[in-house]
Order: sequence, then structure tokens, then C-alpha cells
Amino acid sequence: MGSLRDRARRPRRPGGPGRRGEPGTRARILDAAEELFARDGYEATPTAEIARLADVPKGLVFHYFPRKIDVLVALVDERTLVEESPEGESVPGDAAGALSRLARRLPIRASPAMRRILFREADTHGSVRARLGHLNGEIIRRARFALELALPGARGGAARLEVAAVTFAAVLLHQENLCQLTGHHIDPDAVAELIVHALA
Amino acid sequence: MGSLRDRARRPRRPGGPGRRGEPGTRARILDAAEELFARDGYEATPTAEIARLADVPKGLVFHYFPRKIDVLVALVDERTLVEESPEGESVPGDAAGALSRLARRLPIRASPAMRRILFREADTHGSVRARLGHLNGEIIRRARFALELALPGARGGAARLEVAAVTFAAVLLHQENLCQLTGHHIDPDAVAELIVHALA
Amino acid sequence: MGSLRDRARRPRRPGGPGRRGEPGTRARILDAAEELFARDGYEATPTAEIARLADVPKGLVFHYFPRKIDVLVALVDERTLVEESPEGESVPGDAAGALSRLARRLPIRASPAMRRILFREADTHGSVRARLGHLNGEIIRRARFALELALPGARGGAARLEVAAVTFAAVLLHQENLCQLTGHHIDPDAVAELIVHALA
Amino acid sequence: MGSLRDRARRPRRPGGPGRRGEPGTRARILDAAEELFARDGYEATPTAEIARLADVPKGLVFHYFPRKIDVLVALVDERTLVEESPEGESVPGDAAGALSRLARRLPIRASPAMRRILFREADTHGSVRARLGHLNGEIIRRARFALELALPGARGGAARLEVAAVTFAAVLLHQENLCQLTGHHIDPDAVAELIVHALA
DNA sequence: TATGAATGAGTCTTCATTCAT
DNA sequence: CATGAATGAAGACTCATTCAT
Repeated sequence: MGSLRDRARRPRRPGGPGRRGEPGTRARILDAAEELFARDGYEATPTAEIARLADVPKGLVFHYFPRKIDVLVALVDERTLVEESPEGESVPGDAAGALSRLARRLPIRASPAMRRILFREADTHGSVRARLGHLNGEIIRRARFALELALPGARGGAARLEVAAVTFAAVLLHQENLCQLTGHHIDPDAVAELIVHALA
Repeated sequence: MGSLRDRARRPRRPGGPGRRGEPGTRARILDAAEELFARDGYEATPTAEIARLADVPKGLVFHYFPRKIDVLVALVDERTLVEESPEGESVPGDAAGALSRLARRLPIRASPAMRRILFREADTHGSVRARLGHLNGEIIRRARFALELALPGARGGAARLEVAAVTFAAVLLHQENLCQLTGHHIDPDAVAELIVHALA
Repeated sequence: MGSLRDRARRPRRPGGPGRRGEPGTRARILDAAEELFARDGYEATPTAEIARLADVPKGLVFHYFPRKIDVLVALVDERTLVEESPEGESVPGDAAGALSRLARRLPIRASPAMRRILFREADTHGSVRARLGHLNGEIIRRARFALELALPGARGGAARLEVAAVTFAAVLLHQENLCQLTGHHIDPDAVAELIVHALA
Repeated sequence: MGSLRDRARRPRRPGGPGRRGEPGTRARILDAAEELFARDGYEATPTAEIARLADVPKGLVFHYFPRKIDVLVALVDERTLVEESPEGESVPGDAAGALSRLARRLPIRASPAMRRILFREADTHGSVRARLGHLNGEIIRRARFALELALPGARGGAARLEVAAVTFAAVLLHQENLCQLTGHHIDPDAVAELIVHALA
């Protein structure tokens, strides 16, 4: 671990992004927090550890984020962008393909680490929960839209179509979340095909 | 002594103060831990709080559970019983009904609190994760069995049937876990019907 | 100051008051706090310093007093006893003598250090302020009682007598408080005589 | 940057942003400190809070006052003017009136806030203590002078007159200081009358 | 077994002060 | 002069764990 005080401070390149007001300092703190929260969880990550990994003094973390929770909130606010349905992305007539594409690219712009954080801290912190709920809603909306477009007169009507959309969203989120823990894997394409069969 | 909050000690049944092996001491500790872990999370629950709610002295918790983590492990070991598939529970011919019954009674004997704990602490503690994986596997097995029994010659064969089982398990676990957070609700019966349609 | 960790812990005499549950531990903490609060003020005294002077580990302070302010409150509650007027202490006919006696022994059982604390922390902490107000009231009551007893028909009546009592109380408290700071000294006996003259 | 609470910067008068030596910057810092020290105490007031209330950047406080204590010292030095006895203010023959006037206007030019600061921080900081002592001395001097002028041949001689002056000063300072805390009120006019009676 | 005082490493947070720009 | 990011020593308080009784 090294004795105290001999932490080799990464030399800041003068004139580069390593000087005062360095635009990357705050980002480095968030980078570190993202990595650590994802690996160890929010509660189990000391702010001092964040500072160490970000290579900034302990106090600076609190300069940017007055309380520890603010780091988490900033992370969720700034690094998980739930993409609002950009319509017209689906091609009429190919429901299974549209669902597959949705599975392959969830409407969330976030690193794998941020996704872990989103799922893990959801039930302890309101703002994280809200973001996750938003994501879930967006996935459902897109799945529903894809199915409506491809299967206009699906048997069972709107109700069954809604169930199909919700089911697909559940599978996708379950895969992102618990499958990584339980070791079970799901092939979203197969699920997409199954669902389309049910509606066709 | 007065400086600490007085704790209204629940009067011990006459017959001896804290009789030898008083039945229930250990159980009361687990009761308290279950409630607190579910509400606040494992990390955020101090052992002292467990002792207080259980109405036992702090030191006694460590008599029964040398380390804090042992409380969680005991909880998972003793209070989440994944029921191994008792075969023959399904009635041939009614796949949707069998899935509905599975949804209504997951093959896990555990309080709602224990279920929360199982999901929330899964990625921090191996033994919890293993139990959750076990549960997932069992649900899949039962769903598969129900479908096999009811739809012997399902179109698409064993592969599609497996996908259906896995999908149904995902929906059930997703409902237990994230639905409570995101506020979205799923009707398992409708999903069961959807899936059966896909295979019929 | 000595390197860390070599603090010569005063050896606890086994069998004496130095064993577990030692009745003096809490008292030693209060002793230390009393000395330090009086010398440096409440805000300027770290809890760690209290622990050091009391020769107990830092954490133990918080075992007895969950928050730092509780130490101050306990000190005021337990170590400043305002003595309720024990009547019949005054001898009719000797007002000046009674006031002198009051000056010589204020109706408060507290060390000089506690008195300093009482005055210094009064305006920051409600419970201290209340105690000081109580003391002030008691002094006034006694002074009034002494004057009533000795000068039944004082000219000016009850109103002037009240003014005299309040004035005397002011002098006594001022002497306890600011005189120590400003370096001015007051002879309470002379003030007593002055007041009696005014009423005679 | 957004993570810190936005501070509504009072718009600087057009004519240059923060003009050179903008009159008032230093004064605004002292204004803010005066308000905060009086309300919360010196120790409990962070310099950052002073800067915020003064609406100046944190670093600027240290430009004008290299150390925090210098703010307090400047406040006491510049905002508490103990008025040296301007003689001849008293009218011979009316001692009680002179004392009353003294009570109504203490020989100190300072806001109520500064008076609080003077009393509260007296025993922690030498320069404050000195100023308070000076004030006390001046009050005594004036009271003595008023009494001498009005009661040339007071019974009891110079000694008793001195006691009277000191008593009156004690009452005035006690009223300024502790009476505000204990809730007891004193009517200085009545005390003045009492004292004059004692000497008449 | 039972008890709660004892222990001290660790955690979040605050804050005076510096200093490059 | 002006600015606010940077610094790190302290501070209050927490808490798992031990242990004498």
C-alpha cells in the first residue's frame, strides 16, 4: 500500500489539462466513483478511495460534491442518458428485427459500470430509482411501438400487445441485472421471435 | 446509567432471567436483522441496531454470529428455502394454468423481506448470489416442466420451449425485484397466456 | 508530544476502580471536559482532547455521550446545582451581613471551572442559559428575602427593594463573569453596605 | 460549475466589474462578519460563510485579512469606539439624571451586534478583552465623575463613591450582557436613583 | 451464556489557508 | 486586485468486534 505521504502524484503537465481549473478534475472524480461504485457498491466505497483513484486530495471531492450522495446523483444525472424514442427507427413489417435491435442497443447511453450502479443502488436512492423507472418505461414504449408498427392487426389486440412489450422489457432488464449474477443467459433474439410468434 | 437511551426490556417470562438457551433469542436476532436488512440494506444496518430491535445485548449478537456477515448468511441459509421441484404438481394439458400457479407461488419459502434481501444483497455476497441463482434455476425448471407436460409437441421444439421457460422466469423475478422499484406492474397470468400462445 | 501509540496508559489497578464497568470512567470524562471547556471553551475543545486528558479511548466518550453537546449538557445538569432558597438562613436585622454571606457563598454548587463554563457558553446553548437564568433568579430571590427580613419598612417600598436585590445580583454575577476578564474588582461587602444605606 | 449552490451575485454597478479598490469591499466583509459573529459566534462562523454573505469570493477575504482572527480584531478595532470621557457633559447637581443619561447612551459607539461580539468573544481573544476592559473603565470613570460633580460632599467619601460607580457600571454591563440571556430586566434609572439615595 | 463497557480504525465532512491564473 | 480550485489537517461521530466479569 505504500507508506503515507509518498503517493506519487501524477505530475500535471503544465500548460495541458493539468493546471488550475483543470477541466478534467471533476470528471476524474466521477470516473473514479463510477468505477468504484460499480465494483463495490455505493455504501462500501469510501470517499477517500474515490479521491485516491482520482488522484486528487480528499477535500477536493467535497469541493465539487458537498455530500457523498451528490457524487452518485451527479453520476446518474450526467452519465445515464435515457434516449427518448426517436420514432421512425423501426421498419414496418419486421417486428422481431426491431425487438432484436432494441435488445442490442438499449435506449440508454451509459457505460456498463453505470448500468450496474443504476440497478444496484436503485432501491436505496430515489433519484437512481427514478432514472431506472424512466428507462424501463422507455423500453416498454419502444417495444410496443415496434410491435404496433409491424403487427397492426395482431390477434389479442392492444392488451396482448402491451403484455408482449412489458414482457420483452422485463427480459432485457433482467438480463442486464440479475442474469449477470445468477449466471443464466438469455438470448433476446429468441425471446423476440417467441413473442412475435405469440402475436402473429 | 442514564446517559444512553433507556431500552424497555421486554420482560422475560418468569422462570428464570434469560433461561439457558432461551428459545427464541437467536431467532429474535434473525427477525430483527431480516427487518432491518430489508429496509435499510446490509451495509447500512449496524449490528447495534439489530441488537436493539431484537432486544438483546449487543454482545450477544456476536455470540451467535461471530461476524456481521454471518447474520446475513444465516438468514439466507435458513430463511430462504428454494423448493426443489416436487414433480407431478402440474396437470397435463393446462400449461397456462400451471404457469399461473407458479407465478402465484414461487418455489421459495421466504418472507417478502427475505426476498428483498435476496435481490438487494445478491451482488455483494456470494452466498446470497448462489441462492438467488438456485431460485432462478428452479423457476426455469418448473416452467419448462409445466410446458413440456402440457404441450408435448410444441412447435419449435425443445429450444423454443426453453426460451419460453427462461422468459417466464425472467418476468417473475423482474416483477419481484425491479417492478417494485419502477412502479410498473406485470400480470403474470397474461404473460403465461402469451407464452402458451407462442408455443401452441 | 510523543509518537503515536506510546501513550502510557495509566495502569488500571486490578480489583480497584480500574476494572470493567469502572464507576469512574464516565466521571473522568466529565472531569476532563470540565477542565478543557473552562480553559479553552466548548467549541475549541476537540473530543479527542477530552479523551486524551481523561485517559480513555476516543470512542468511549461517544459511548457515554452520543454527541459532543451531551457532554456539556451533562456537565451543566450534574455539576451545577442551584440551591433553592433554604429560608431561615438570614438573621433578621442584619441586611448587610446577609448580603455579604450571599456574596461569599453563591447559591450554586459548582467548581470555578463550571462557573466559567456556565457564563461562557450561556448564549450558545439553551440548557446552559436556562441554568444561568435559574441561578440569577435564585440570587435575586435571596437578596430580596434578606432585605425584606432586615428592613421591613424600608423607604421606597417593595419596588425599591426589588431594585436593590436585582442590583446586588447583577454585581455578584458581573463579578463572577466579566470582572475576571476586565481586571476590575468589586468588593461585594462594600456594595452590600451601599445598598443597605440606600434603603435604610 | 453547477455543483455548488449558485450564488446570486449582486450586480456590480456598471462602470467596471469590481472596480479597483471598489469602495466597500472590505467594509462588506466586515459587515458580514459582524452579523455572523454576533449570531453564531466567532468559532462557529466559517470564513466561507462570511465571503458568501459579503458576496465576495472566498480568496478575497484573505486578501484583506490574512488570518480569520484578523477579521475579529479589525471589527473590534474599527467598530467599537470607546468614547473617552468628554468631560463637562454632566450637569452639576443632577447625579441621577447623569447616571440615567449614561445608561441610555453607553460611551461606546458600536452596533448591538458588535456589543454582543464584544461580550461573547471577550475571554477567548485578548484584544477583545482589552477593549471590553477599556469600556468598563470608561463607564466607571464617567459614573464617578457624575457623582463627584453632583454630590461633592457625599457621605462616605471617595471610597463609597467609587463603590457606587463600580456598582453602576456592573449593572450596565450586566444588562448588556447576561440580562439578554437570563431574561431578567433591570431599570437603570431605578438603580441610578437607588445609588444616589445611598450617597445623598 | 449474558452483558455492556471498551477499543480504535475508519468515515464523512469541515475549513482555514494557499496560490496559479 | 480578483478568483475559486486546491490542499490536507482536523473534527465529530460510527461501528464491528473484543472481553472481563
